[in-house]
Amino acid sequence: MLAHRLKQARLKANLSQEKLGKLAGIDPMSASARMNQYERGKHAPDYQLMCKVSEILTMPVSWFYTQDEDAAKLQEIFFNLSADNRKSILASAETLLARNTPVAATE
Amino acid sequence: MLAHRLKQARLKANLSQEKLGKLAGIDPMSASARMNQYERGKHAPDYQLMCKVSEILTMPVSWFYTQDEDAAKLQEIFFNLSADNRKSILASAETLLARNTPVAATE
DNA sequence: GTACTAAGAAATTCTTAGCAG
DNA sequence: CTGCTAAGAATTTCTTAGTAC
Repeated sequence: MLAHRLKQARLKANLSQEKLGKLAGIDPMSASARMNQYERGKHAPDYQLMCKVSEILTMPVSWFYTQDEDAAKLQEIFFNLSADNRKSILASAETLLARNTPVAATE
Repeated sequence: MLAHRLKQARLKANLSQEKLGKLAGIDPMSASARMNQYERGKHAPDYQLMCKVSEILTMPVSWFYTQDEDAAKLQEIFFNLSADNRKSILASAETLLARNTPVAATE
């Protein structure tokens, strides 16, 4: 998981490290230490916990594992679109891919 | 990490569990056991290893952590688009979002 | 209240040594 | 050759008990 994404999303939600940890189901006694270790990149949370965190912060869980900025942005937008708009974007992307860098086409 | 995505991408690349592990830099002696444990969901690989695996399988690393099928498909397509086409899709998505489920707009 | 950390306790993964198809 | 597994070794995370602002 990318520590800076966790921090970014937590701050956007206006939660303290401890509060977020508690909401995610961590033992209140260790919520502060653990969330801090994750956010500083000291330790890595398991996927199951990140799924809970992503629900609380209303982000797709994969967003926390995304390196490319544009790909991250697209995931966030896609997550917030209606079902119809999702289909629309997916269809557009598929069309572009079909015409994308034709290895040696034009013929 | 979602075990079934690892299996899917590995098979698509026509690699054995052991070969993929070796290519990812795992000690050849334990590559088979470890990759099998990951693919069966017995143990979880760390993010750094998954980054190497994603490079070998030419998929975005976040794809392995993506639950929603359509979101996974979009990530894969986006990964394979040219820079210009990426910008185009991102712009379309942003436009759709701006008009998406206006909480109480039309006014 | 919030962010953060050291260090031992506890839990996890990794390696070895295999078996089965 | 490939997929797979048990179990101890090795490594990691988690908890506790704090500090500093």
